Amino acid sequence: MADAKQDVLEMLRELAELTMIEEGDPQSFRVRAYESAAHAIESQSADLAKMSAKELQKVEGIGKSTAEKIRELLDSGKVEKLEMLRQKHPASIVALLKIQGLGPKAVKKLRAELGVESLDDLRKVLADHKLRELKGFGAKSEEKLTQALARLDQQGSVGRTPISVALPLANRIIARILEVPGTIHASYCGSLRRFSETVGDVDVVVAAKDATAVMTAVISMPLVDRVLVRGDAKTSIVTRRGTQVDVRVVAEHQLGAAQLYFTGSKGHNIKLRQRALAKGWTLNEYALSELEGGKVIASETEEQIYAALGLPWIPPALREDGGEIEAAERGALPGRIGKVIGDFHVHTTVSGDGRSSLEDVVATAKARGYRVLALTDHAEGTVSGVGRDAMLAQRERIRAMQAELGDSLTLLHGVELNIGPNGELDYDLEFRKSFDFCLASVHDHFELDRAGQTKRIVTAMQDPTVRMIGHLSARMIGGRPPIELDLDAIFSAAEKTGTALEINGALPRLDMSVEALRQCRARKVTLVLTSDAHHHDELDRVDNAVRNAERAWIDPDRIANAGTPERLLAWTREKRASV
DNA sequence: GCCGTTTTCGGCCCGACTGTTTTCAGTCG
Ligand SMILES: Nc1nc2c(ncn2[C@H]2C[C@H](O)[C@@H](COP(=O)(O)OP(=O)(O)OP(=O)(O)O)O2)c(=O)[nH]1
Ligand SMILES: [Mg+2]
Ligand SMILES: [Mg+2]
Ligand SMILES: [Zn+2]
Repeated sequence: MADAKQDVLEMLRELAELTMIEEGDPQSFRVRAYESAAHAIESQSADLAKMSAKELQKVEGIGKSTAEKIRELLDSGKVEKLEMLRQKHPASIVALLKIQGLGPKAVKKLRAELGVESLDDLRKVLADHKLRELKGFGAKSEEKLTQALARLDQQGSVGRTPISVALPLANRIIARILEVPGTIHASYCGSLRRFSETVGDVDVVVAAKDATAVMTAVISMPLVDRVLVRGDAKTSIVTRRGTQVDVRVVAEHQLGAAQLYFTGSKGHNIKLRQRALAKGWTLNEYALSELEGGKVIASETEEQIYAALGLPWIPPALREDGGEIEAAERGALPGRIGKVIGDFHVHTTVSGDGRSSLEDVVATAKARGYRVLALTDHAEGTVSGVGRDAMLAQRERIRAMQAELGDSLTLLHGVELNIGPNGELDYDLEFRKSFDFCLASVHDHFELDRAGQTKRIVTAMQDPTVRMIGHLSARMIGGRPPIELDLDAIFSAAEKTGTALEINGALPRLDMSVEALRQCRARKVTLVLTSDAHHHDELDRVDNAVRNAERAWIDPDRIANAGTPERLLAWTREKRASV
């Protein structure tokens, strides 16, 4: 089986979905068990195909029954229970659940009492106004379902929103909310705060005296297409582009509890709430309080709530229910990544797509307290790249600026080389050697196969001038897929040649991805955080790279350009291992 | 279906909003 993990995940998710229909209960504990088993499998790195039922059972959230189903799937390609459920609940039934506002109870009832077996059946029932005859349904239910059905027909189920789109949207909404008198705080939470590369929606938490005014301001924004729910504690809208936005408003003294709740993840919340219960307390979005009597223990800040639960504050990027609570308890969370003190991927107007002068970029780097800045405009092999003369002219300017700067900030005259389809690089070896810093990255030929892509990058790494590979996968989140790579081979080559790998903080890229970085954790590869700025205002994108590394549980020691200047300067001066 | 120095049986996170209902069920976050 090509990808055992993927197959197991699909099986467990389907079991969860079908069981929910089977039991007609959204809160079914069996469903939750399947879902948490899927979550457990997701974070498994071991090869499932090689694991026995006994070994599988050792994984938390997987018991005897699920372990046997996994083995059954991997050994025979089929799972009896799943086949049985598929018989009872065909795909046309499952499709009904895609409709907003229609859950397992309603599906069960529609099927039993009106014989609805498909979206088409439902359409008929709605057109004939048969639904309102059912207990618990009325004219409004018909109207809402009709609309939801029409939207599903039109756009299908809308996909997730890339973080590069969601973040500016969140900031616009937050800015508007902060204008409302009596508003004390507004910030994004949910998967966006956890720095997920795509988000299902935008979640915004607000502390305010006048909740009604906040909600009114939100639903009145021009970007609003429609209002899903409208309450003073919670309001949801959908933007014209189709992204949902959830807003929660609480009182100032409840902000910590609300941020904690709304940042999630759901699994993280549930684990914290279980932990509270074990201490005789209860946790909700307003406070951590005593079960008996309701005396509030903590609510103002996240840190206070974690502390009361016996835990250090956990960075949002780690709150994925991936063992972070257990690690926090043991004091085994990854170390915090220090201040970034250098950038090694920055463009100026010398690149066709650069929009800031060398002077502006350098001034910004200085203001940020950087110790090293590599200017890395595009080489001639890239569409927006330049030839030798322009590079030499830029070098003169950089040398002159260095003389004026003194030694507080070291400027490196660098270049972003293009990696050709066979790993070939720009200019010639002699000219490349004349640069202080070369990074190399893929900008085209995305269609090559896995072996070809791997080979071209490994070849580039073997060039004695290449110190770093930029945006390894060349993906655009929500757009261009990543090139196919044998990551293990890439990491081995990086270790052997001493070539660093970039964590590119441009939001549409976030490359290396969290997924690739997690695979890299066990390897001795040097990582470098960069902004890939094309404007001096974009130097702060390196903070995105920090979040991405954090989310992947990267050990700060692996990162060359955050923390102490000694480490950074040593890496900068280091001659790479000869190949 | 999973899990256990509080349990091997009986729990499993907790609440807002809507539409239906005369007190709550369903869906969603
Ligand atoms: N305690 C609890 N919290 C929940 C539950 N569902 C959602 N939350 C909290 C945690 C989530 O991170 C937060 C926002 O919910 P979302 O559905 O928007 O999920 P999230 O932003 O994590 O992921 P997304 O990218 O939007 O799919 O609300 C739940 O069932 N129980
Ligand atoms: Mg969300
Ligand atoms: Mg949400
Ligand atoms: Zn670049």
